[in-house]
Amino acid sequence: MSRPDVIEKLVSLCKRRGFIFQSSEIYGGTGSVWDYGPLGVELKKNIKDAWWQAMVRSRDDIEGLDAAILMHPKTWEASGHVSGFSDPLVDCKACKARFRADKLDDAACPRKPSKKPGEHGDCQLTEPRQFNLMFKTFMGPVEESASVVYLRPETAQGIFVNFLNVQQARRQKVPFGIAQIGKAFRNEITPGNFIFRTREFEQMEMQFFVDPQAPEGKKTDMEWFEYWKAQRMEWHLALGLAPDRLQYHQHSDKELAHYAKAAFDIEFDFGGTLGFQEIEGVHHRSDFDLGRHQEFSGKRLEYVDQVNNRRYLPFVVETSVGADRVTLATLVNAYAEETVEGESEGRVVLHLKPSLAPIKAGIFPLTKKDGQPEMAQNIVADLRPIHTVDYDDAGSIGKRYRRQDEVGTPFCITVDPTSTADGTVTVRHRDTLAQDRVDATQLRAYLSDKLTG
RNA sequence: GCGGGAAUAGCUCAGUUGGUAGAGCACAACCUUGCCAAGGUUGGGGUCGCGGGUUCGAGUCCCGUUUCCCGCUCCA
Repeated sequence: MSRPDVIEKLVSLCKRRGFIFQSSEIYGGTGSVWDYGPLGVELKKNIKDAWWQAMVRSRDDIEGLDAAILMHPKTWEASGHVSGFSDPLVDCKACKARFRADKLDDAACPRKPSKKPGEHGDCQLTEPRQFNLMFKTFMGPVEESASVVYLRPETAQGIFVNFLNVQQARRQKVPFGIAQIGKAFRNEITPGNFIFRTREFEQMEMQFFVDPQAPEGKKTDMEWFEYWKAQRMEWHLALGLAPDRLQYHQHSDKELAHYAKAAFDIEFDFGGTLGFQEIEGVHHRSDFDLGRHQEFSGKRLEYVDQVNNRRYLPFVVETSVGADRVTLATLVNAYAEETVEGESEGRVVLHLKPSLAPIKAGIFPLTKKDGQPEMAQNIVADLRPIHTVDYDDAGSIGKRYRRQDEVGTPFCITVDPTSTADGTVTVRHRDTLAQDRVDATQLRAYLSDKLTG
């Protein structure tokens, strides 16, 4: 049983209400790149902040980092991306099929499954063509091959090359981790599905460095792997993603990347034809990356354990989550079309976790008379420094509630005739439509209380 | 990159056999109402994705191109 496909509706809602626009739209749009509008940037920022809080600020064993997008070109030779990140592909013009040139023997012709590509008379295989998935550019004003650089296809390498810098500067002891949030770029052959697969995207990655031969009583590398696997699932649940929309997917040996010793994906059910798709990877990268950088740079990258007088290359357990994918997941997860009791018209509502909502409270005067707008504006001025709020006095009160529902605003504060008399206002809840009566002077505390957790 | 489909207002779409564009919703102002998308008046907004061609005349026919969607291929 698959869930309904709401992505198309979200694309429309996101544009209309200022979450996400297609990049360079006035020029006809540019392929698979998207811009976050006023509400989208708030939502995504709240997600990134939740990650940073959970991964960096609330722990003493993980350090933050913000490495540059442009790195020394040798980085990508060492990482394996220059050789391993490009695939020679051939097309068969008769079969309308595409194959990896190095895997032709495993492939089957779609017209005659018993035959391999090119084995029956009228096959028209093209010459193999090289697809390199890294964006290439030039460092310096003159285009010389010596100054070719790449836009990073993953943020992880910025962490590996800074491993010793961070460890020494912060006097960290293994096991410890380094985390960063940043853009990465890949020339995907087939991007698509809105912000799910794009050529420019944002990753939230953490590399956790562990002792490959943990002493008695300490977690082993595989135990750390299991630990992070569980931790990361907890994080997605804490964002409010529905438990039955989340699952693990274990990589088979065939799916394992060139560096990986073990790998699990956390998948989210996007509904429709997309179904379950990866939003995060938890990978055991062994000492592949540090070893390669040590080899290619000629610099020793070993960790020195001064207590036990050992030196070794740590193993790495990586958690890598797509900020854009999680943003899309929270939108898909939150989207609902509901009927309202006693109303013929239903409503569209985003049941976002309040702490993620772009706008925390809509603030309305019930009417434009009797000092209500003025009192509402005073409340806006009071709350604005600590919460994102939105003042609205246009149209009917019901319409203003619906507008806020559609962008996931958890609370609406309304100033009515009682308010101007006794100083209390109503707080209407997005999900239940219930209302509380609250003293206007208590709103800061009221909202802060509701927004934590 | 291949095959198929699509592109008209912010959104969803209509536009007869070619005769220089409409609707609903949304948006803005005002009136009315006052706790869940009520009603009224007025208004803003489109060189019909872009570029050529055919024609007296192209949203409409032809070619190219870009973008999007569906499949195939790829995906750390």
